[in-house]
Amino acid sequence: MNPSVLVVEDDVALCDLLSWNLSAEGYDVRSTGDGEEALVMVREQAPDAIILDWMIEQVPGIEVCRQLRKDKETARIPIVMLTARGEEEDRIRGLKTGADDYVTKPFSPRELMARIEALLRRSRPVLAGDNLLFGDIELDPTSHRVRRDGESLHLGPTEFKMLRYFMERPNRVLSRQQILDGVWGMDSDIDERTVDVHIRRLRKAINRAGDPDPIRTVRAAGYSMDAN
Amino acid sequence: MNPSVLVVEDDVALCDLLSWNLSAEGYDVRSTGDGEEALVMVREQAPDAIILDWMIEQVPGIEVCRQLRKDKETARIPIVMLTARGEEEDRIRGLKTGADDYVTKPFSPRELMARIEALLRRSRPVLAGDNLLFGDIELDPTSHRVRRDGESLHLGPTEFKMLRYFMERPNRVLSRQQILDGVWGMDSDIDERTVDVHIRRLRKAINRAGDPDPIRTVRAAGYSMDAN
DNA sequence: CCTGTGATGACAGTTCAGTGACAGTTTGAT
DNA sequence: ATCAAACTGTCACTGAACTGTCATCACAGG
Repeated sequence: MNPSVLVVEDDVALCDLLSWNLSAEGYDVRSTGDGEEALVMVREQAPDAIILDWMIEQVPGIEVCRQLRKDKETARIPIVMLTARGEEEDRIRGLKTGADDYVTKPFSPRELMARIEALLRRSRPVLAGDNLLFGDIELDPTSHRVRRDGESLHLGPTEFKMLRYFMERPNRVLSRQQILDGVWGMDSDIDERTVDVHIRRLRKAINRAGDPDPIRTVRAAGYSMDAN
Repeated sequence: MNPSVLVVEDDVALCDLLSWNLSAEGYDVRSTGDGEEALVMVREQAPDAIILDWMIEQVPGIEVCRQLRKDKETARIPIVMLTARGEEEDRIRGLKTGADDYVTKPFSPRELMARIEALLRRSRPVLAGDNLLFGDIELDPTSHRVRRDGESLHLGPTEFKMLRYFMERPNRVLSRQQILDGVWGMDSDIDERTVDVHIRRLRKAINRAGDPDPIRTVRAAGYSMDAN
């Protein structure tokens, strides 16, 4: 699930350039040159970020921005304003209206990409690698939450730490001793077999009927989290 | 309780200019010209945003940025990089390192103010006017008033501060120590379990029969305010 | 068919958060 | 100044969740 960006720009050449660059970076891109249509498109399917030209048809960019900010559903979508108007006044007005960034033409596409990325990093931690992802399993260390396929799961403290330990080291076989050291701490004198038990508890917690088991048992070696 | 900004800038004149401007806008400002000291100051008391010069003594700005991003406690503080280096490469590097914005000298103080404001607006939780919003709970810091689903609730002083602390940091697990530091102040020698009691009082105050409890207990970690 | 290793269910002990009570303190009204 | 109501921090207790271990079962590999 790639982050999606809506490009609102009526200069067709520039619009294509941006779309192409964004696609190359792995974003899902939609675009329009019309302010009115932009609002409809956002309402239809909210993008993760918007690049918005100041001077567009129908509705001026700054008005689009205002509209988006007014509606609770769309108020938090990051917006980069794009414009030829380099005057300080305009920039400040854009930012005060709710734009998150303001880039003046001519601009470097790569810098714009970096700015979009920075914005997404902030507004969608899930996409920015703040969260650990493994297949359909998602672990958010900040909120101490684990989801599979979007559904929230309940894990005890030890299972949580264990899952995190695995997800930070995917596709590697981890010995019971390594797991003990990593999860319980170097100086624990816990029986190695105890790891087995917690593996079972972890499996029970994350596997719903039908789901493949992401934890592979490696006989005489340990366990590994991998795509089977 | 004004938002606080840390200015890291070794050009004293510029540093003063920024500090003055920020103070005039109502920010609490601290400043230093030294990268090493900046890190200490942040750890001591985390500011709401940081203005960071690229070229400073001891530790280069970009390194300070990296350090801050590495530590979970400080990873989410908005950073504006400030620099004389206008090259595209530098800008991109700054943004990729974790800076949220990148402003090139010479710059307009007012624009910088607007950018800071935009960043804070984003890093803050949902606002409705000046009120904090979380689901159907609404907290007005100025009038010290809390509503749920429109209905006014009564909270004691401590519960109010606690709720605010949570609503300013939604979707994060907060340890009892963090809560003590944030609500009671850094230098209180209050028993951690006291937090439990106030959590209970807060819950009792905000939850009417049928409402979902917005405060989630995270065993062995703390509490978190989030959906579900 | 053995053997060794992992899986499983049960269990007792431990930890941890929720709860009601309470005494001391603060606050605000009179 | 006085008093009642509201608020605060602590405690003891309880029940639920969690943990580590063990005995036993299942099974893959030789």
